[in-house]
Formats: sequence, C-alpha cells, structure tokens
Amino acid sequence: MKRSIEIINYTKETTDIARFAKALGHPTRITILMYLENQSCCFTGDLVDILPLAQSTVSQHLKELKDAGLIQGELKPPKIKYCIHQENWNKAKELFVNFLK
Amino acid sequence: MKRSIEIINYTKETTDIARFAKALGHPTRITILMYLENQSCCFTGDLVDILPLAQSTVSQHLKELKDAGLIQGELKPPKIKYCIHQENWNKAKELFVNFLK
DNA sequence: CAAACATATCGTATATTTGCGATAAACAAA
DNA sequence: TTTGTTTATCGCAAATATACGATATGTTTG
Repeated sequence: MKRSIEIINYTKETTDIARFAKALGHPTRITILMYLENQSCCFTGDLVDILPLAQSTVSQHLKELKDAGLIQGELKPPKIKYCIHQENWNKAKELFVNFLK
Repeated sequence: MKRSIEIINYTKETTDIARFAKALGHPTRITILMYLENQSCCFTGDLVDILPLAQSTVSQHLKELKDAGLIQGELKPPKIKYCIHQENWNKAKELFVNFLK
C-alpha cells in the first residue's frame, strides 16, 4: 500500500499489545487457545479433528500463535505437543489488564 | 478465499473476544486508545495532528474502533468528540481477564 | 445563500490474511 | 531401507486490511 515516508515509532508496549491482540483476532485461534486452556496441552491432530478446517490451515494458525509467543511446541515424535506459553501468556494478561484499566 | 462448505459455529464468547482483539490488533489503534484513556475524550483532528497519517486513514481507524464498540462519537458541531465506550470497554476487560486467566 | 471548517466516505493501489491441496520433512516401526 | 504417521511448508486464489488523495457531507459563520 502507499505509505507515508515517515516510519511510525510506536512504544514497545504499544507494539506488544497490538501483536498479542492481532494473534487473538481470529475466532479459530481463540478456539484453539480455549481448548489448550482446558486440556493444558494437545497435538496438532487433536485440533484438526475438532476444527472443520484443513490440516494445513490449522497448522498455519498454530504457527501464528507460536510466532506471537502465545504457545510453544514440544517434540513428541512423530507428534508435536502444543502448550500455552505460560510466561508470555501472563505477560499478555498483564499488558491487557493494564491497558484496559 | 476458498472455503470449506461448513460454516463454523463459534460460541458468542469466542467471537466477542476475537472481535475486540482484532480491533486492538493494530499499533495505531492502540495509540489512539491510549490517548483517549489519558484525555478521556478527543476530536478526530487532535489525532490527525499527533499521528503521521492522512486524515482519511485516521478516520478509518476510528470507524473500526467504533464498529467494534470500543469508542463512541458525540456530535459537537462541527467537530466530533470521541470517547471510550465505557460499558463495552469493561466488557472487553472482563472477557480478556477471564480468557487469559 | 456562500464560504470555511471538520469529518466521513469513495475509489484505488498494495499488503496481508485466510484457506486449500499438494508436497516435503521428520521420525517410528516393520 | 521402506512404509506409515504426523506435521510443516509451498504455491496459489480469494478476501480483507491499510493507506492515500479526492470528494461528499454536515454545520457554523458571515
């Protein structure tokens, strides 16, 4: 897209909140995270079974959650166990609570 | 995009969280909301002065925040005063806190 | 009514997101 | 080593988001 020359210098807090929020900004990803909260952990395949989406699509949503730092994957060959990244989860909570004060 | 025939039936809570999060998923909108939290209210022009973005772009971000229910506009002709929509703001806080427990 | 002002909306260009099927990669088991 | 299992990645298409300038809208003032 056309863009102003100037590059906007947001504060770290601002970009952190926006980054977490963006990752949370899709109902499928919320569903995945709610599932993880209940099960504490799960495999990609479990989610593929639950969600009416292609395996590649689920994998892509997981990647986005991982890139945002909200989940982490642990190798349990040939599967991968995904869990909530508790440290970043707490950080996100702190940011949101403080922001939505 | 290509889509599975099936329409996904997310819970209301899921779509509510995702909708709020999506609106919060851009640093410019976080900046606007932080400004509103400090000033309590402001005019579109104030934000145009602060942000290195075109007036139409700022207006568009405000529309998204309004559509998500996070802010509300009050006519103070010829200006429009924007404030945080406290009721929905609290609702968002509740949803996030509960979700990020 | 005309002019000035503030803001929204339109039209458009580009970037990003979302989804799929196909394929690749990594590992276990035979 | 081959086969099966699981997951990630690639390539593509469609949808949505982001940004801009131009224009429209609504209101006050002269």
